[in-house]
Amino acid sequence: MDNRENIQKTALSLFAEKGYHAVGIQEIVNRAEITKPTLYHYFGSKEGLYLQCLERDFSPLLKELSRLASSEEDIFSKMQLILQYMLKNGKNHKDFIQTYLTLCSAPPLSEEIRIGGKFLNELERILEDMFIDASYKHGNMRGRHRNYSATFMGLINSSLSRLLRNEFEIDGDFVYRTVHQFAHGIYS
Amino acid sequence: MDNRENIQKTALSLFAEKGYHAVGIQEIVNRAEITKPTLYHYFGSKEGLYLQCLERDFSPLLKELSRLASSEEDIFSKMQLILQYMLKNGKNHKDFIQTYLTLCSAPPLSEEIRIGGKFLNELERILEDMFIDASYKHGNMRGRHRNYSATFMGLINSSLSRLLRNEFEIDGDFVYRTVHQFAHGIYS
Amino acid sequence: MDNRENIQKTALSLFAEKGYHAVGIQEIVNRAEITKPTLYHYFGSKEGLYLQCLERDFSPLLKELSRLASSEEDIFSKMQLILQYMLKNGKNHKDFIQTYLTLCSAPPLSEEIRIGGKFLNELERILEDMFIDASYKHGNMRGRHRNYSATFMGLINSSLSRLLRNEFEIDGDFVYRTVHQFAHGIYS
Amino acid sequence: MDNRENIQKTALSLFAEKGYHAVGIQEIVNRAEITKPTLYHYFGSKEGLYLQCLERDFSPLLKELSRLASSEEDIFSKMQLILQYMLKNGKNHKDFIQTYLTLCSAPPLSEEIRIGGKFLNELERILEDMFIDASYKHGNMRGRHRNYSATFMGLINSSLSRLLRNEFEIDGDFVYRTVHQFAHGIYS
DNA sequence: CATGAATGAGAGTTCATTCAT
DNA sequence: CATGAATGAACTCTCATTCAT
Repeated sequence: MDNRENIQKTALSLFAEKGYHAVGIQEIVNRAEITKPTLYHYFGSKEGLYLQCLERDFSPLLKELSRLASSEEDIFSKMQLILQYMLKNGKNHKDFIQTYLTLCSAPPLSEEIRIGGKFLNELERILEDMFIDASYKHGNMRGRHRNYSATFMGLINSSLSRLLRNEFEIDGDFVYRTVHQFAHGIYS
Repeated sequence: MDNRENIQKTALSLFAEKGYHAVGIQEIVNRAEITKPTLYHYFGSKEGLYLQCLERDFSPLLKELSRLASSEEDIFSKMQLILQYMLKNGKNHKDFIQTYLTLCSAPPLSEEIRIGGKFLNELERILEDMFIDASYKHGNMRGRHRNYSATFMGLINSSLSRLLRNEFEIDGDFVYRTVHQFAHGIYS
Repeated sequence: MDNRENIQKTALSLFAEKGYHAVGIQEIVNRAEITKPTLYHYFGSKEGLYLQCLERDFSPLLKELSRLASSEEDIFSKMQLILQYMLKNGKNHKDFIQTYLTLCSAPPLSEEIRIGGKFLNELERILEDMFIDASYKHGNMRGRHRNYSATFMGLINSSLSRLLRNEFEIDGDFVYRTVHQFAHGIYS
Repeated sequence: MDNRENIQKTALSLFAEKGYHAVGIQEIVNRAEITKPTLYHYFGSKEGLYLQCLERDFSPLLKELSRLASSEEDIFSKMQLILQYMLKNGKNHKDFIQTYLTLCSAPPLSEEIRIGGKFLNELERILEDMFIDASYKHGNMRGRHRNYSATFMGLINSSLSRLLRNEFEIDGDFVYRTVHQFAHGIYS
């Protein structure tokens, strides 16, 4: 395997297991079976490594979400597609999901947020824009896009969290029911 | 101020700000304006300090939740009472809420979980028991208590997370609407 | 039991078990079931405690040895009496013997030597004087008192060391044979 | 000079001067003119450093003693050879000798014994085996090998102790006379 | 004299990082 | 690009000792 790839996978796996601060450079290079200067050659610092680990998974994820969120579907279909995508994608990237969820609840002045906060901001922006767009068509949603996007994101994260614990089988039904329930909140 | 109290408050505030690992003992004692041996006199170790910080807030919280969850009200009233209590209580304990949320999403093998995981387990147990109890009365809830409790906990955490960002004013209406929405999911 | 006595016994027992530096004040007061200021009230410092522990046993020991060494017996009888006394006395003061032996081989600049070295010096002086005295009567011993006293002391310590390991039963025969052997070296 | 070697020499010298516990890592690295992580790079811990310091001198010593003790010479020649070797070797390794003697009289539950006790055990085994072997040829030695080896070891240590104080010149005569005296004890 | 609480100084150890080879 | 060795700074924690009560 390519060294760069190898290091990233190993590091992400360890970050997911123990968290950013609890993982030492030594531990990473041991498990990746490389040496420290090699790691520093590719990533410059621990911070750089963490950043690029996040980027590797966040980048395609945000791109796809952006695409889904700006498609021509109606808002409920979009939510279903997004939730479905997140869960399906998450199934194959559990290390990333764990790291992502930890990041979402990281303390505001933590290094994790300082390094990876921008990804969360972008994610929020995508969802907000989607709800802003939807509120043009659904009058009763007006002025509450922050509310909706935050709640929807909580719903996604909550589902991902349960995914990590293998608590349920994801199927179309789950996604449909969940979004339906959410939609009920909007119309009521 | 009492030293023990002083240390706990200072430490919790720092843990909330930066996270367990990123906070050093030195930083805590500096801000609390005491010395290291004093801290160790009371808490024995950083781990012990973290544990007792959690305990201080978790203990009454779990007790109250337990009381609410086992009261004679119907399940929807209980959910409203619990959510309301969590939000009201959380407003006055923001450092704890941040620490709690970070703990909820901490990596599975992290020290945070090793030390504070038991509190989360107890919280889960309380909610689960509540839904198990409710499923005796509501036939259509049968066999899904894990599902309900996990979702309800996600909803609580999502609300608390928004509370920390001062994103909304908590009022009876928010609580009612949120639980109502949740209930719709149950009956549908 | 008297507190002062209690502390000394406890401390000596711990010093014998682990050595001066490895024993903490905390450990002593725990085992003696008193508090730190009490210990400091009686002994002023850890150093003072160690000193007085040594003194308590060294004082009568040196007095008795001095008496035996300056008696009117011939040198061989004296050696037998001294060895016998050391062994008999040692049997009832094993904590002291262990501490004494450790002290004998302590590094030259160690605190142990700085505090307790004077007792060893006095012990050496007593033995040397004995052999100096003997050399007036035994011409062939002349000029070798340092040699004899050092060797005799090595013999005593070696016997005490074995006593601690319960390796032999002390009886008159052992003492007689040992000194006889030693005497052979003198005459040969 | 090689860093590893440098550290070991410096450390052994300090251990000999003040004892294991009284010497701090800081002191060692100061005198060796290196930094702490360098020391830990080579030895892992203070304990590891102490162990390897002992090993460096014990290893060849035990090998040579083993060779001498199992040679074809008679028991008296062997004792002379061993004593002679110990003294000659000791003259050039005074730091080790001091550390060795301190170790020999260290309290039973001390860290020194826990770390270095195995070397003393091996040394005892070598001497015991020698006397066991000798007792096949000398009937009157039978059943007393523990006795002989312990006494002989006491004699060696006593001689080494005097060597450290520069109390005598080692020559063939001293060794001959000492062993002769010891032998007299066996035959009498 | 007894106590719980407090302290300055320093213990051993590990961190992310860099350098010469 | 890979390596073993080296580093300054920071880490958690403990020491003997003292103070107000």
